[in-house]
Amino acid sequence: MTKIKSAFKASCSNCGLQKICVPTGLKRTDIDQLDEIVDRKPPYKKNEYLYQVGQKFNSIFAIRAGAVKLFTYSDSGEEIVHGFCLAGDVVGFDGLVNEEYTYNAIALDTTSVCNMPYDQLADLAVKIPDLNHQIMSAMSKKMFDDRMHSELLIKRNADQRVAHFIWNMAERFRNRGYAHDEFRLPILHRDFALYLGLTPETVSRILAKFNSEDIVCWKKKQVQIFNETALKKIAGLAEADPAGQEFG
Amino acid sequence: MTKIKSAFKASCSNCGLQKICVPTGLKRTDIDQLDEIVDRKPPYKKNEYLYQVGQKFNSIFAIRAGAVKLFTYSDSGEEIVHGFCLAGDVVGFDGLVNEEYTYNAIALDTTSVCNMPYDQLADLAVKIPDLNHQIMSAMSKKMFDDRMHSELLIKRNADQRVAHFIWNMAERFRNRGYAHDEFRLPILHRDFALYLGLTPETVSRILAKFNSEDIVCWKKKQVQIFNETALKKIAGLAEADPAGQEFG
DNA sequence: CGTTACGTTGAAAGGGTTCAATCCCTGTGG
DNA sequence: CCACAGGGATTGAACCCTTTCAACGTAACG
Repeated sequence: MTKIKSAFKASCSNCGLQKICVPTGLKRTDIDQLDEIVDRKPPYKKNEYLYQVGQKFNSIFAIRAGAVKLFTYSDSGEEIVHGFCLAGDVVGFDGLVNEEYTYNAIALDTTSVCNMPYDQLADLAVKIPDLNHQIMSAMSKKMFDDRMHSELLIKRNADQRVAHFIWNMAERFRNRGYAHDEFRLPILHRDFALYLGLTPETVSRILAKFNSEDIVCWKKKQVQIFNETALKKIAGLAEADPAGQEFG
Repeated sequence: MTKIKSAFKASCSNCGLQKICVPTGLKRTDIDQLDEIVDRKPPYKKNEYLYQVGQKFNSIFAIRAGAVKLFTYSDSGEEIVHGFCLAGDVVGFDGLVNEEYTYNAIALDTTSVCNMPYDQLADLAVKIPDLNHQIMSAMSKKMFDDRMHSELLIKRNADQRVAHFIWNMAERFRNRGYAHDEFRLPILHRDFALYLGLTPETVSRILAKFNSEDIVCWKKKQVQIFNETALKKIAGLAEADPAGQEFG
């Protein structure tokens, strides 16, 4: 286990994301086995594709650092943004069912990933039930995420959507052990607007309002939350939030 | 295979939905095995639940006749309609990952289903790879469906949403071998509106307009399509549609 | 045959989009 | 190091689509 590569790139067992990434809940020996199949390639540069629609499915990607945008194009050629993935998220399950990816996944930032070849992962999952469970759980997370997205689009107005999105991001950082009231979010307002089904202008106006009301400030890819209570209230979330569930 | 029950209730091998339901592509002997585990209970009455959020996952349901609505409630208690299932559709996969259902599934009409206990289905799937493939394929269909829904909510205006929905329903009937320009749709306009993220009033107005323009008529749960071309055009779908893909 | 829930229609209000102009940041090249 | 270009962000004003509220029709059910 003391490979040379470990000196340069974290192995699963000493990775800071162990608690939320695929290894969660696995035994040390199992993690080491998982570690063996992980292919740690050089980071993707900004605007590089992890995979594209129609490409043959071969790998699941665990994001170690950076951010990824998932998107497709509508019949009329407009971009549809389906979601964003941050460090600790696992992407690529959309390719599982039909052996080919159904989204485009692009790096929004310099993004390093742990590439897990699916045939090897599947073999391992047969031997390690906990791992199988982890894979199922990641898929479940994705489905829940999609549902929240629909709910946002169906029921919420622009203010609520923006507030909900920012709050959700904060929770994701919190669950990863990072500061939840101040973080880098390398997402263009344009992409953010597309995800919420709004125009960039509307998003800009709402962010300006939130800023003037000292609720949040999102400028130059840096987010600061000044008033959590107000943000949650606008987002339409229950006041008394015990832990804050994750859906990312 | 000549059981008494077959005299009353179709077996898989002589079911008219064989071409689109779970047995698709299976060998005759495999279908007979599948048939053995199918539990054909008396039909659900209107407004009866097939399952509810949080209920322990135990079965997949293939709809033989009738219609089912999938829905949840938002934090603020509003109903969110996630989709509708018609004869030939397979529901219940939402329960697969975490061993409990994540939607409410309610019969919109008298609905008869083929109940497939999942433990038995899973056992069988191990022995019949084609069956396993069918299960994956049904999940994939569901995910595609959800994506179309998001796309509809993000990009389309009310006219387009209504037209797209009706067109989609027509395609589903066409793929089942039924008339695609005239069919029964036991969906309340209210539920339809919720699904599209619109108000019942807006839907009513748009249907009235479509009716006055001799495009479609949807009254008393009966849909008639008079002008396919116009409908597709409004829905924002490409003019030259060869087969019409399914997403239900 | 009445009650209840769903559907329709109208008018008014509001929220988000659209379009256009301007600003600002980032990266590029001289 | 500075000037310039280009994409994204911001801001304003007008418009338009959808919602809202309210009243009325109508179908379904006991």
